[in-house]
Amino acid sequence: MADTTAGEVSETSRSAVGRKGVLDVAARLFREQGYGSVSLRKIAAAAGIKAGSIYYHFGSKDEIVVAILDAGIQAVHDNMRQAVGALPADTGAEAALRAAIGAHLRALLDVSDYSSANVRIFGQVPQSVRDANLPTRRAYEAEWDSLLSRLQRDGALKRNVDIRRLRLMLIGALNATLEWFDPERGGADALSRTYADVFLHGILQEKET
Amino acid sequence: MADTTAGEVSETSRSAVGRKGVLDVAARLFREQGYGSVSLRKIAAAAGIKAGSIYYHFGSKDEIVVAILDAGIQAVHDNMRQAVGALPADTGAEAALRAAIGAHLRALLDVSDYSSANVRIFGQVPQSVRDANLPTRRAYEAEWDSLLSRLQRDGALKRNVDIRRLRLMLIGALNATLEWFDPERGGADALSRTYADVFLHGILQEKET
DNA sequence: CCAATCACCTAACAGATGTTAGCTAGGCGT
DNA sequence: ACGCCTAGCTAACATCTGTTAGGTGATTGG
Repeated sequence: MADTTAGEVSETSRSAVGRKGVLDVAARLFREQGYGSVSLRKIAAAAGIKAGSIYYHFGSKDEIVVAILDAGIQAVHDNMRQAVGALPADTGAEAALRAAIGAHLRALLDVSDYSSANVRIFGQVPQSVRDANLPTRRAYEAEWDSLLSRLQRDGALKRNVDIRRLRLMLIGALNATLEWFDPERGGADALSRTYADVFLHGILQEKET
Repeated sequence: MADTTAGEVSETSRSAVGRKGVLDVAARLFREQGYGSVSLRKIAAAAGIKAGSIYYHFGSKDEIVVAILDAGIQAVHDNMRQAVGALPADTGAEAALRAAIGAHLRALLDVSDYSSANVRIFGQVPQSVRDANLPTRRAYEAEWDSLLSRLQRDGALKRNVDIRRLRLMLIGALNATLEWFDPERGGADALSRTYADVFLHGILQEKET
């Protein structure tokens, strides 16, 4: 009935930092400095508020971290699903894999502080936080497994490949780029093409000319 | 001239923890829990001494970390150099690369807490600590580059490959295994063979039967 | 046998950390 | 005009952090 319906936020005052503001700033700090050296006071300072105020939006530091980890996976997952989904219906499994590799890498290196923060700090957070993030993670992994399984059904994969292990190797390799990627030495797109080439065909030159 | 020469330690009393004992314990903790969540008191407790006593052996926490990071690279480097050096003189560059991959992976997953700690915490330590570790690191990277360059000189590599980038991709992929490797799902040796196969030949089946 | 050295201990410091309680100020609908 | 909700603030707490100063006992060279 009402036209303004439910409780809209309506941007209230201009200087409100808000829950999202805290998350954005925290994601960036976590990506840059890791989990252990980012305190609530650092997050608050970078967001322009005081440490205690964070507890208006979150119940604990772990709650912030869980939110960031989940959003990080969501971001890569959405990016990848959309990239693969946008392909023509008759696209082969190999091209789909290339698109997925590109989407994953772009999410990490160009698009989302949340995604890169996830990769960077997942191994440093308390077990309980990791556990909270696992379901989201599993869903993304399943998407990759179905992509690789499609390749396998097409008979394009070598025999004796374990899909799970292949996925771990592939995503692990892509995630590792965070440690050394430098945008001034060539963009994420070119890099993703190199990764696809190496994984699909290897680095060796074929025997015959 | 003298037979007992310089000041030998001679194992003094049996219950001495010593500098090496502290380092061993600290390396294991860093590998397991990351940099931020391992305090001097945790290290001391795990070593069976008190926090203050650590300062008999080390001037600061950073000094411990630097020692562990350096020893970590030394361990992989030694492992890899020895594996490659032990090959027959007429061994091809491809087989040498396979041996290097195996040595690197085994150092990480089986042999050395120092090496795995290095990979795990390097991205989390203060800049000054990272800088102190860089020279050691560069030497190891140079060894890889010379191995890959040898492959390239033999004309075995595809054109247009950047050695530096290839090395970063390769070592990054290998290091990433630390996040998921489970010895009960197949040992490091089998895994290293899979990595070598994938990097050298790719995952796609060749066209003809 | 004495002095020294080694390897450790106790106790405390200043500062940082996550967290809590209670307060304030502004915009909102009624 | 009133009270409510939002979004912060201040000040403090207990605990943990790296680090230091000074002390203790066992082993050992001269």
